[in-house]
Amino acid sequence: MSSKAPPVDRRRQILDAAIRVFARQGFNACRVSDIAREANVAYGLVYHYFSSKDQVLNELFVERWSLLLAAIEEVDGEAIPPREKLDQVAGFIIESYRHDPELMKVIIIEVTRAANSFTRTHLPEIRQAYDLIAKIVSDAQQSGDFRTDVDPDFASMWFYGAIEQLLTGWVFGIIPDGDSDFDRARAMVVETICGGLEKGAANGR
Amino acid sequence: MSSKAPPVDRRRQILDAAIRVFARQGFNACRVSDIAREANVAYGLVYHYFSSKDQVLNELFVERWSLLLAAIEEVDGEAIPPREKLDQVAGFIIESYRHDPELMKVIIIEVTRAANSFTRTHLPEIRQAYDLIAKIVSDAQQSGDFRTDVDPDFASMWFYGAIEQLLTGWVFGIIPDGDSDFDRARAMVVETICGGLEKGAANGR
Amino acid sequence: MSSKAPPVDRRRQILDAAIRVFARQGFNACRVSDIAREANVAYGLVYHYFSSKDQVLNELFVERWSLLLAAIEEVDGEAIPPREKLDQVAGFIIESYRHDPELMKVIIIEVTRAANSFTRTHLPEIRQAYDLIAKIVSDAQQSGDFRTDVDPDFASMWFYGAIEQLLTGWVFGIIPDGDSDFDRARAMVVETICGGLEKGAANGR
Amino acid sequence: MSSKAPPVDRRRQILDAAIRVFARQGFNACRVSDIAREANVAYGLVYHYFSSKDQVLNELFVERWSLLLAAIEEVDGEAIPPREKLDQVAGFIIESYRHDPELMKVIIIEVTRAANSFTRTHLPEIRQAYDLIAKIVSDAQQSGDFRTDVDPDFASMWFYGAIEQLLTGWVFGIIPDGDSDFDRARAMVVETICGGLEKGAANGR
DNA sequence: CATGAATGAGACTTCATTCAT
DNA sequence: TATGAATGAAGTCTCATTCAT
Repeated sequence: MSSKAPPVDRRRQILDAAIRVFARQGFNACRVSDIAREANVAYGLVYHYFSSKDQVLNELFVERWSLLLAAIEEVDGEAIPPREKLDQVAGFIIESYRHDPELMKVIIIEVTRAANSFTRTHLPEIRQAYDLIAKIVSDAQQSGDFRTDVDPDFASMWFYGAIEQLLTGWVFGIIPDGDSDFDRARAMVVETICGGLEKGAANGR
Repeated sequence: MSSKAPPVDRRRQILDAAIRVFARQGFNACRVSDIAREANVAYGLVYHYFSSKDQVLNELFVERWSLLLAAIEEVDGEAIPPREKLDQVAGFIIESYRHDPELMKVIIIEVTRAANSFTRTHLPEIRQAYDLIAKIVSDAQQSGDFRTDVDPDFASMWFYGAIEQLLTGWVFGIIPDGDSDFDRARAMVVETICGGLEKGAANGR
Repeated sequence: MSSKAPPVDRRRQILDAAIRVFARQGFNACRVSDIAREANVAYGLVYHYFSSKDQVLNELFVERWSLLLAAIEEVDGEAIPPREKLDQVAGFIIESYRHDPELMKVIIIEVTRAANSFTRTHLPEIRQAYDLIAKIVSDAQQSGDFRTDVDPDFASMWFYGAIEQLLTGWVFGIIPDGDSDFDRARAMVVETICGGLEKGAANGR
Repeated sequence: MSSKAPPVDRRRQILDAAIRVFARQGFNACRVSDIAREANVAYGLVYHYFSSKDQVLNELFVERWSLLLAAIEEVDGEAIPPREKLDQVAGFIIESYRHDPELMKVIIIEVTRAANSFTRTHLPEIRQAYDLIAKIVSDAQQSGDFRTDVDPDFASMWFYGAIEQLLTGWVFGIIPDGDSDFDRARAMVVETICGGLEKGAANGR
């Protein structure tokens, strides 16, 4: 009889607003009041749900990054060739960006590529991603698929770094981001890095 | 009677102090007074030589980045194989870091890897480096040394990105930075990226 | 079938919690939510029973202070020597502290010894206590028990002040508060102040 | 030739303004901007000279309290009867109030009589005053001037407390503060407390 | 009666920049 | 050139109080 208004998840509302505001103005440049206004919410409510402005970004990062880690782990568990695994990882990240570019922009620009307190706080989780990829490379070396004269840790850095570089390029608008560009870029990054890592790769001398 | 003290280049003194302070505390976290104190100079003198705190960092970046651009251009002019050229570029950047890690840390952390107003301001110069490297790749494709199915702009991003990733790793202390590590890393990055770009590279299918 | 829970006096529950919280954290330092939590009561319920945070303290003060005033008045009505009267007054206050140190701490620290809006609000009632004691002194002077060269108002201030000083010392833990200490202190304060007020007291000349 | 403006001690200027503002509005109720305005000084200058609002009050307290401690020590060193010593101590405090009532109001209301973080911070110095007075009493007991059945620590509390009570009375305007009142009060407090402490005092039984 | 989410004014502190000497 | 005191705008966070359910 009495109709109940659909329960509004204010917390989510604020997080989503924060994504937009962080993406638009940058974490440092924006004020907490900007987030509140974007969320159509009173100033103090942000502090009702989050202990600080920092905490809002932390929440966004952890929420998203854990998905990435889970995805890499799942991919690694599949019985597919290493190049396929890395292709899937690249695909997951690129699709994440395609699906929610603002959130990924925030994650990369404000946390993983930055060198601030957030970066330091989340270094363990960030390294975990590197380590998971390094394991894929390492396994591929053991199985004879990849050459063994490139340290897996370095290989991982370059693979993940190349993808991050891609996203950064899209974020800054210095490379085209049409629908086909995403797929082409994904193919190229796998081709290039795996090409350099696989056994048959031309050797420097 | 009156002995003249050797003329002190205050400007240089402040710039050098700024490098140390920026590297230690980060651009945002440090105060102008920190720079003045580190330079053993009065607070206001910083503003006598520089119009703003931003200007100090700009100065540092431009000064260093122009050297990098010049170096790449020079390398490109030499009559050596493309892999050799890229090896020289990697060498120049890595040696720059080896020689003055604090300055390179500041350049990378506060400008090229960041996504702030500095990054935007200097985007043209940053892209210029990408473009120069892309040209090396493009030429290598024309000459038949490199495969043609990878866009030179992307190849450039990955090559430069891989080196930047290396430096970041050293800055954050997540990869070893002994003397031999620099040379090994240089060899590996060239091997991997060029390996993936050269004609003989294993193809995904 | 439906058993009725014993009726809980929420108002009392909140007041008692407030005593503990005020005593522990201080009136200014504590938040209304601290009181609610201590009382195991919802945040908003505090405002259902009290119009403001201030009002809670007012309630506590008035409740207790009226007992003190009544006690002094009663003592004054008895047919006993003035020293006896003052001893009873001292006894009442000290026993109040012994019985409920937290409440007395709050009354003294946050109201009578403070100099805030509460103090000003309750100045009339506070002065009433002084006046009642002054009346005892005054009567003792009329009856010839006490010397007449000390103003009863001042005498009152010193007598009450000495006791308050005692409680403060206990609150701050700078004087011992064993069971015997309470009685000894009571004896001494009466001895000293009455000693100085009674006729036979040594004179400055 | 060039006339130099008289050097203004901004620090002092701010401290003096703070005295007036603290006395008028209370430490908690006043804002830093009130101090700045009262001192005719920019907001930020307060923070140029003091690390926080708290620090301003600390400074005022320490500055004044050290004078009190020095005065009591000096008095104690003189070869005069104990009653004389206590009279001098009372005199010093009362004259301090007569000379600068606002400062003394602040010291007493916001620090010594309060029960806040300041009180706790300065408890050692506050107790030092008690201890010095207790020593005077103790010596008087040893020399046979004062009765020995009152603990010197308690006697000290009552003596100092009585004076503080006086100042509080003046601050709140509940006792008259004409010129003659100061001297009369001083005589009475010494008369009463010493009267109660001296050998000849009437005994309770 | 009871709940706790929502509100928003207010205060402290920071620090880049200016300016008088 | 050189100094460092002076300025004041800006932003985070707190928390008493209100209110819809």
